[in-house]
Amino acid sequence: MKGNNIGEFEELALLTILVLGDDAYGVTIRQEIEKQGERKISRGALHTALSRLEDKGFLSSRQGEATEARGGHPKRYYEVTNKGKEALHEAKATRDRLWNQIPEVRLELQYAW
Amino acid sequence: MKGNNIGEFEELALLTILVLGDDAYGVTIRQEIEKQGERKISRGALHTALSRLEDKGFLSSRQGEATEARGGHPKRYYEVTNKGKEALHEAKATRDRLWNQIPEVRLELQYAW
DNA sequence: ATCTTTCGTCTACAAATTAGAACTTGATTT
DNA sequence: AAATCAAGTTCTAATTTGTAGACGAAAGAT
Repeated sequence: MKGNNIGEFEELALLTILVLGDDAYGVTIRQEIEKQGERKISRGALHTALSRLEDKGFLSSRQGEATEARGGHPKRYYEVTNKGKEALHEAKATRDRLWNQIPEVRLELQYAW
Repeated sequence: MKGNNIGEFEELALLTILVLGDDAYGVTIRQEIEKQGERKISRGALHTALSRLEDKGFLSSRQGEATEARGGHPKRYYEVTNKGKEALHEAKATRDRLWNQIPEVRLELQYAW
């Protein structure tokens, strides 16, 4: 995607990382997404998105400590960059603006949901 | 994309159609998107998204009158289905929920934007 | 030394996004 | 009535995103 537009999944990842704060790495991000979005995703799916986001400058990462509990690959912690935050705000602003322009009547649904 | 998840562009299209109400067809949708999102899109890009959305049941369409001014292909008017509205609401709800969980401090940016 | 757990990386493919050329259809000219 | 013009949509093809699953590596447990 060109410019600052981010995809649906990318946005979800970015937002989730912000929610997690200091504890955002592969496993926790994945857990949180599944929890929040009621949506199953694989580790691979997440990590490829994460690297792409990093390539595009929306995320930065740092190698974490070896491990605490039981061993394992050193964690890679992610942080949303300013550029990432801007993209997020922009996406939100555009959508909010649109929602505000939709007459109420068009939003009514026949059935509860 | 699987399930009821809609992509970034698809969501933009759906929202724009809702804003336009009765006058939503290729050309007007495209104009409105460019106006609102400050984003150039090609005719082809839009139409493929529109058919996909229709295939997935988020949109319905009807053939419009021949034309008014000078001739041309009969317009195809689009309307967001209930299913489409649900998907839109769901996407919004998920994101709003996430935004609300982000501590303010993480959103601060160094520069104005 | 081998097993087990935790976690990241690689490979491959499917679906969404995008642009631009081509095609349709009628109305207007000539 | 043929040629042209304007308003629209469809087709073709390429690039980006989204997705899963197998694989590899690190370190504590046995």
